[in-house]
Amino acid sequence: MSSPGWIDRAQALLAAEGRKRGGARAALLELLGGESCALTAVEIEDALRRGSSRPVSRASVYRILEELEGLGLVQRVETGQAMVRYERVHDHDEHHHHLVCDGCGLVMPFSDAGLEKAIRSLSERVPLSVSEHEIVLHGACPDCRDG
Amino acid sequence: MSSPGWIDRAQALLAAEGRKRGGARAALLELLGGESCALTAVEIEDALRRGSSRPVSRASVYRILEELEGLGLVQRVETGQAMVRYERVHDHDEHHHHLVCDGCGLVMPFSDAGLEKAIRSLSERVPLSVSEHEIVLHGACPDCRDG
DNA sequence: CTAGGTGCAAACTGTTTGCAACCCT
DNA sequence: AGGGTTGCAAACAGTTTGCACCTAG
Repeated sequence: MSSPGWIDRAQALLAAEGRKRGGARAALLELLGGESCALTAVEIEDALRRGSSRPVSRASVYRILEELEGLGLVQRVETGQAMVRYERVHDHDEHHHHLVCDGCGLVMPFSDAGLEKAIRSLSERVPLSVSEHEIVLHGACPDCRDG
Repeated sequence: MSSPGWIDRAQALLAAEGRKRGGARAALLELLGGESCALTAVEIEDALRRGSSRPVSRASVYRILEELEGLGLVQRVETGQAMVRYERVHDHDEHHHHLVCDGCGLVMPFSDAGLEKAIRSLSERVPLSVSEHEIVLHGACPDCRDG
């Protein structure tokens, strides 16, 4: 589920904003573009340090994520695990939400048409101009339930 | 939307667990039982310090909330506002989710039968034994949209 | 009397910020 | 050359913990 389109769009948006290119940000874009689910800042830092990309300091990871969030390229995901997770904003056809195993901390994506429909419908009846929604289901994954 | 029933149930559960009574916990139970929506630890501490109840130290607020969460009497609510919020676990008929205004931070409850139905349905088709779900809709409240 | 409950202050942890060096443009 | 970009280390804020004292049973 890699998304070169997202990387291109991100770079175009950044250029349009008059931002210069930087190695740290490029590395982050490459990582997030190739990752379909949510990562924490530490996971991102580790992945860059160990992977083929260049290392990026933690401060830059946070700064860049904040910047990308402001541009609507990245969104936060609150999984109730003490640290915030981040993932790229997906195209409509791969929009998803998250399942969190409270036992082992595993996070996995899911999507459901009925759920989206219900949300779209209720968004119009609520005293808030809804811009985003985030659904997190908590429970136990097969491993944690049995073991 | 006060809930003396919840307070009674909480005290019964605590007694069954062999816990002694304590002034700090009693004050927290009274506050949470009379509050229908989610508060932060600081808001709880302030409310107790200013209100008619006795003051409770922040450490105790956190300890007691953690204890009540473990007993299924209180649940965390992640609103993406940097601090966790807590509220009592509601009876089925007042089960609700949250709307968060990203402009002013206002948090308000809502409930929707269609949404609950969609969640119940998808919970059975997902690789996770779902125990809880939490929905947070982000957007702009009337004041922040106009002003 | 004994074990759980509470307050205080110090410790922790994830995140943010100040500042000097760096590198696109 | 000039201003955005980055790394380092220090600063922060919310939360947790160690420990001594207090209190219910």
